Amino acid sequence: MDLEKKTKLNLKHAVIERLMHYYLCLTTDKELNTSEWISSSTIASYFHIDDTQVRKDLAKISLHGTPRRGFKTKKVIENIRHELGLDEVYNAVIVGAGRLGGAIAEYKGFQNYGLFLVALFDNDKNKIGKTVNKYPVRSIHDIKIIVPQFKVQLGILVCPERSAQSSADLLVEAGVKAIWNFTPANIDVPENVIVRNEHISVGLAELCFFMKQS
Amino acid sequence: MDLEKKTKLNLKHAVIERLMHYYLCLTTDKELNTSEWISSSTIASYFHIDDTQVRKDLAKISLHGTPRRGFKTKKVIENIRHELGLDEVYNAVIVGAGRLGGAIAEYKGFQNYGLFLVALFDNDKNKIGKTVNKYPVRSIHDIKIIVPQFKVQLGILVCPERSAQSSADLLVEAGVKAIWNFTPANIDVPENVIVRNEHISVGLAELCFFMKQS
DNA sequence: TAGATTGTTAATCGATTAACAATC
DNA sequence: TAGATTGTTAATCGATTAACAATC
Repeated sequence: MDLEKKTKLNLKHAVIERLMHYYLCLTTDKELNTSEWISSSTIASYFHIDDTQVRKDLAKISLHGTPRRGFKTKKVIENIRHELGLDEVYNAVIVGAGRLGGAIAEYKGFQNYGLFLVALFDNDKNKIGKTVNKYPVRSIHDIKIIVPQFKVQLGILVCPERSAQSSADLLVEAGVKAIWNFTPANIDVPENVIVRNEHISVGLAELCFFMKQS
Repeated sequence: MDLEKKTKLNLKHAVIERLMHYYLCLTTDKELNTSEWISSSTIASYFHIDDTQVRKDLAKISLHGTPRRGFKTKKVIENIRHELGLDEVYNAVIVGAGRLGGAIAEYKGFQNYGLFLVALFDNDKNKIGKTVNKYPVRSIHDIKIIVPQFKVQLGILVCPERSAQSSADLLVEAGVKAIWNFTPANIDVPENVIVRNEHISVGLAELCFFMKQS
């Protein structure tokens, strides 16, 4: 008897990214989200892609349209939200209470995606005990207490590059499932933990290249 | 007589990104950059990709190796640096002197890529006239003065979402070639201006999805 | 009904990988 | 010389696009 009916969705990086873009335009563009129905070609033209692409992406998360009408806008929004896990609640911590850590702590969009910040960690004694945007700053030694206690699943790394690996190790030991790495360091983690890198230099390289060409 | 010998390189997004990763690992990993020669398979294993991929990428920027040796490490670093335009000097400005603007102004890596920050702009009278990390904060009305004066090519957008488009318009009118957009807004620019978006929510969506799966 | 839009199958395109002769 | 590594051509794979019957 197989009680586990859920078949694990396996969406590729590019598909997740496109779905997220559809979601963003449907939730923010007033013209789009006030109409009951939305056609794949309307979404497609928004991003200059093929309409078949959009239908296939939506089909992957079991969204089916109606000939001559298109897709129910609300349902599309809800389904993407659900399938991408944007409606699930996770706790997160930030390692590094510098400017970037502060900027991220300030970001109000997180709550939209069910992400709750529990604390920031730092090893600067002048910062420990203070708050950043109402969130407490604690010693990095408290990672092993706070993470299990609050069932923190996501660690956001905004510490200096040199301490990126050791901070990641602390987070992993304490039990996080995912690490969002804003440092330029390449960090190693066990394969059951996922890492998303936001190397600022990759974006910079692309801009430099295009400025040089033009 | 065609004096313009330069053939414009047309590297795809993915190639630029890989080249930048090669560059980063060669310049930061001590084991790699202390040896005179580097083989494509050594680089490839670093990123778990095929060695042919690496050779093809390098061939695109006219890097050719030597059988049984590999590629000259120094030459690879220099060529990538040059072809991606990392050795050219550009001036940049930041629009938005909030926490994120401050964090970016603080980022020391820019100088490595020939990027010089000229000023930050804000419309908050309490910030105008002050400095952030030694860079002056000026009124957004000064964009049209500063950008042409310093031949600023890159505008970094870290203002609130609601003013993203109007700030971008000011930058474009003043003559920037490229915009690095850290706001969630989708901005419209003339086609000769390039935009690179760093929507934080795209990364977040991917993390949410994976946390949901695991 | 007529026709706009879907869903699906087939065709195309491009990117990645495999195979292997060339070569230092 | 022998053999490790390149550069190139061919094969594979996957993603995108085109074509079109199904349908509300």
